[in-house]
Amino acid sequence: MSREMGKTYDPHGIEDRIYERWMEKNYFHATVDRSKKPFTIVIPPPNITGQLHMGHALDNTMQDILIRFKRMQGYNALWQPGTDHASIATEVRIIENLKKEGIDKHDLGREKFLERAWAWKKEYGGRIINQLKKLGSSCDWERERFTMDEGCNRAVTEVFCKMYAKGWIYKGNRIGNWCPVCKTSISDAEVLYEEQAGHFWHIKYPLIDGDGSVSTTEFLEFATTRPETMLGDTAVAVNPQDERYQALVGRKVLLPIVNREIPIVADSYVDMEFGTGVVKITPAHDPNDFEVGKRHNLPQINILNDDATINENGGKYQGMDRYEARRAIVRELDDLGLLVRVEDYSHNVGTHDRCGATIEPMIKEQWFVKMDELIRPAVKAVKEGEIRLIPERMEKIYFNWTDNIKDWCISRQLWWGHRIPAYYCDDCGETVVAGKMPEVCPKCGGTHFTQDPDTLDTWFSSALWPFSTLGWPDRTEELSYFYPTDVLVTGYDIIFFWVIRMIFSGYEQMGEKPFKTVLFHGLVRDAQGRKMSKSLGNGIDPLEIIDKYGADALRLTLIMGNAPGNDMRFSIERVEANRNFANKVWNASRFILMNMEGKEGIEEGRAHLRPEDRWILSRLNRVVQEVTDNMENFELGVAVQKIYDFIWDEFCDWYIEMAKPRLYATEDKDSQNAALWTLKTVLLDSLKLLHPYMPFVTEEIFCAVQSEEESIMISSWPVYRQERSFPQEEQQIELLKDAVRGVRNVRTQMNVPLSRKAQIFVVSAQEETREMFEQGRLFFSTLAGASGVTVQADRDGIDPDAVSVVIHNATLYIPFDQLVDIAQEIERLEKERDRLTGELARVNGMLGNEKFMSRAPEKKVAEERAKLEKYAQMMEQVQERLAQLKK
RNA sequence: GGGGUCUUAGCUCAGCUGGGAGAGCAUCUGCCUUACAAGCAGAGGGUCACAGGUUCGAGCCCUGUAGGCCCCACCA
Repeated sequence: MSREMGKTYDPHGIEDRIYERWMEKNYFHATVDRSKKPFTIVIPPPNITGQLHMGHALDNTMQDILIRFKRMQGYNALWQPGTDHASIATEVRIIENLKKEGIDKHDLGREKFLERAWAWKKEYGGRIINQLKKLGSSCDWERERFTMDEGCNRAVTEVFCKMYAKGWIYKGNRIGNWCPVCKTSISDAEVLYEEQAGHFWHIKYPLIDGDGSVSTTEFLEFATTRPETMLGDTAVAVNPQDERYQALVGRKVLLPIVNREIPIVADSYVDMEFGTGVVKITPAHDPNDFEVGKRHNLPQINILNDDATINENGGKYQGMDRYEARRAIVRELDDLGLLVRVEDYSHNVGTHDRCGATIEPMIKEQWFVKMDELIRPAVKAVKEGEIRLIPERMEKIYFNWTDNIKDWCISRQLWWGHRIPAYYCDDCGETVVAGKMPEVCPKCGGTHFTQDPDTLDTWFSSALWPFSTLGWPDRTEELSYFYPTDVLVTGYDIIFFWVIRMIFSGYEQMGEKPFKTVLFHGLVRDAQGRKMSKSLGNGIDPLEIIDKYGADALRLTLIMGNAPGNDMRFSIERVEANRNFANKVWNASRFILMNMEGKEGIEEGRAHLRPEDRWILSRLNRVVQEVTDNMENFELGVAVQKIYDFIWDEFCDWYIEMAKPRLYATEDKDSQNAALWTLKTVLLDSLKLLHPYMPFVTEEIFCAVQSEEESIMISSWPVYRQERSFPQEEQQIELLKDAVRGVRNVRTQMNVPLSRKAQIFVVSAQEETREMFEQGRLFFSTLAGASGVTVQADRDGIDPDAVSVVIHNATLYIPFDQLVDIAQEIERLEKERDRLTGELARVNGMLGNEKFMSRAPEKKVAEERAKLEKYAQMMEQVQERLAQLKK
C-alpha cells in the first residue's frame, strides 16, 4: 500500500491532491491525433457572474461521466470548456455595484463602464471554473474560451456580416418587448408570463354624431387592463360580422381626455363573444393592435419614454410613471362619467426574466434575424434523426417552437456584449456593415462614421459556441477533427435560447450539425420538490456538500436513479447513502490490499480458479457488457445502479465472504492465489466501471492496488470477454447461494445465531449436485454457519427431527441441538408447498395454453419448461419431507 | 386554448424494444463474525391512480376518466 488506508474513507485532501496530479500529468488535454477517433463535448458555458449551483453540478457531472467513459474506451476525448459573458446578467450586476457607489452608468460613460466589466470578468470569471474543478470535471483547461475573447468576437462579426449580406439580418421598426428597468429590448424567449391580480376597467367613448358633434347619448363600451394606453389609441375596432356594430363602422368616437377623434374600424381580430365585442386599438403599445393598425393604416402614437414614464404625447400626464398615470386617468374618466365599472381581473403579465419588471410592448428600431429559411435545416435534422434528442419527447417541445418561429430580435441597448458591426455615415446616413470601421462611404464618399451603439443578444455568440471554440472562422485542424461534436448536455429549459440556435447556426455556418446527440437533464429540486431559488433561500450549495461528503458522493446522488430529462429531488439522506457506498468500496479494497500484502504468485493463481471465482468473473463480465451498453445509450442512472449493486451485493456480500476461508487457509497456496487474483481482477474492473461516476475514490484505490498503470483515468475500459463467461458456474453458485439463504432463514426463524454452529447434511440423489456441494464446502460451511458438511445420496442416519431446507435437487438437514417444534416445522414446509403449488399452477397454465405454445417465442417456452422441471422436483422433496414428519 | 409529463412499498424514485414487481431511506428482529456499525444477516410492506381495449401474456402499447406538475400561446 502506497499510503496508509484509514478505516473510513475521508475525501478531504485526497480529492484536491488527485486533481492536482491529473492536471500536472496533463491527462485532460486532447490534441488532434488522426490515429484515434475523437469524442467531443462542448461545455454549456457558465455565466461569469455565476456561482456553482446544483444545476451546474448535475450538468457537468453528466458531461464528465461521458468524457471519462469515452476517454477510457480509447477515444480522443475533448471536453471543451469556457465561460459566457452573459451580457445582460453581467451588466445588471455591474450597474448594481455602481449604484452602491452612487454612480450612474451614463455618467460613467461607455468606455469606463466596459473597463469595469472587464475587471469584473477578471475577478469573478475564474471563480466558477475553480468550482467546476472541485467537482472533478476533466475539461481541457488549456483550451478554455470566453464568448468575448478575440476568436469568438471574430466569429460573431463574421456571422453578422455574412447574414447581413444574405439579407437574413435586417434592421426594422417593429413592435417588440421593452424592459423599462434594463432599458433594452428583449427577445420573446426572454419574456416570462405570470398570472397577476389586476383590474378590468370598463370604459366608454362617446360617438361623434353625423354633424360632427359629440353625442351625449351614444357610447361605445369596452374594457381594458391598461387604461393608460388610451393616450395612444388611434381607433376602436369591432368584428365585421358583428351585427350590433355594423352600422357604426366608418363613424368616429371621441377619445376622451386627449380629445382626439378616432375611427371605428372592422377587423376580424376582434372576438365578438368577448366582453362587448369592442376593442380599443393602440398600435404603438400592443402587438395585436400593431397588426390591426398596419391593416387599417392607423397612426402609431408612442406615449412612453424608455423608463415607462409618459412622454410628450401624453399631454398633461407627461412625466408620470405608467402606473401613476393609470390611476390618474381612471380618476379622470370616472369624473367624466365615462368609467362604467371596475372589475377584479386576473391576467397574464409579461415580465423580464432577468429583472422581473413588467415589459412594455414598444415600437423601436431593432436588428432582427430572419428565421424562416434559417430554421429549415434545423427542423429537418431532428425530424430525420440526424440529431437525436434524449429523451425523445423533447422533440415535441422543439418542433412546437420551430413551427411557430418568429424573427429573432438580436439588438440590445446594452454596453456589455458584442457591439453590432454596423456603421452609419455621418454625412448621408448610409449603413455599412463590416468587420471594421469603413474608411469611405460607398454612397457619398464621406469619411466619418458612427458605429451602431447597440450590442447583440448574448445568445448570438453562444449559438456559435460549438465551432467558434474550435477555431472558426479559421479552418483549424481542431475544427476539422473535433467537429461536429458528439453530445451536448444541457437542461431542457434552454432548448429555445440555445439548443435550437446552435443547430441552425451550425448548419448555416459549417454546413454541418453542431452535435449528434442532445442529452437533456431536468431540474434539481429541493427535498420538498420546490425549485431551488435565491429568493426562497432553499438552494443547497454543491460546494458545501462536496466539503462535507466528497465530490464522489455528490456526483452519485445526482446521477443514480434518475432518468434523462426528469426533474429530481435532492435529499441529504441520499448523499449520505452514497457517501456510505464510497466507504464500502474503500473498505473492500482495503481488505483486498491487506490480504495481498507480501503475497507472491498471485498472477499464477489464475490457473487454479474455483467455481466461485468463475462465478464472480462471469457475473462481472455480464455487468461490464450491460453497463457499457447502458452508457452508450446514455442511460447513466441505470448503468451506475448496476455497478453499485454488483459491487455491494455480489462482490462484497457474497464473493469476498466466500473467499475469506481460502485467504485464511495457508496450506492451499493455489487456492489462495486464485482467490487473490480474482479479488484483484474483479476489484480493478469494478473500479474502472465506477470511475466515471466516482473519479476520486476510484483513483485513490487504483493507485494503491496497481503499480503498472499510472492512473485509472487513462486506463482502458473493461470489455466483455467470451473466455470469462461461465454460465454453468453461475448457475451452480446461485444454487449454493439459495442453500445458504435457506439455512440463514431457518436460523433466524428459530433464533439460532450464526455463532452457534451446527452440522449440515446435504442429501441429493444427483451426483452433480453432490459434487457441487463438495466443491463449495469451504465457503458454504462458513456462510451457513456449519460446523461440518456431510454430503450424501440418501437420508440414512440423519436425525428425522432435523430442520430441513429444500432447494433444487437437494434437501438440507440441520439437526440443531435443541428441540425442534415439529408442528412449526410442518407449517413452514406447508407454506413452501403452497408457494410451489402456485408456481406450478402458473407454469402449467402457460404451458397448457395452446396459444402460448404456438405464439410465444421458443426461448420463453424453454424457460418455462425448465421452471416446471425445477418446481416439480422441489415439490416432490417437500412432499416427501412432509410425509416423514407427519408419520 | 394547444401540448407534454407524472400517478409503482410509509418517503424519494428506477423499471431498456410487453414474458414471473426493484433500489435507497424509513420500520421490525438478531448480530461489535479480525474490510467496513457509514457495517452484517433476516423480515414486513405494493389490486403498479381508475375504467375499458389490444395480446397467449400489460407497470410497460391504445382509448377514456380523475388528480398533480411543466411548457407554449395569450382575448382586449
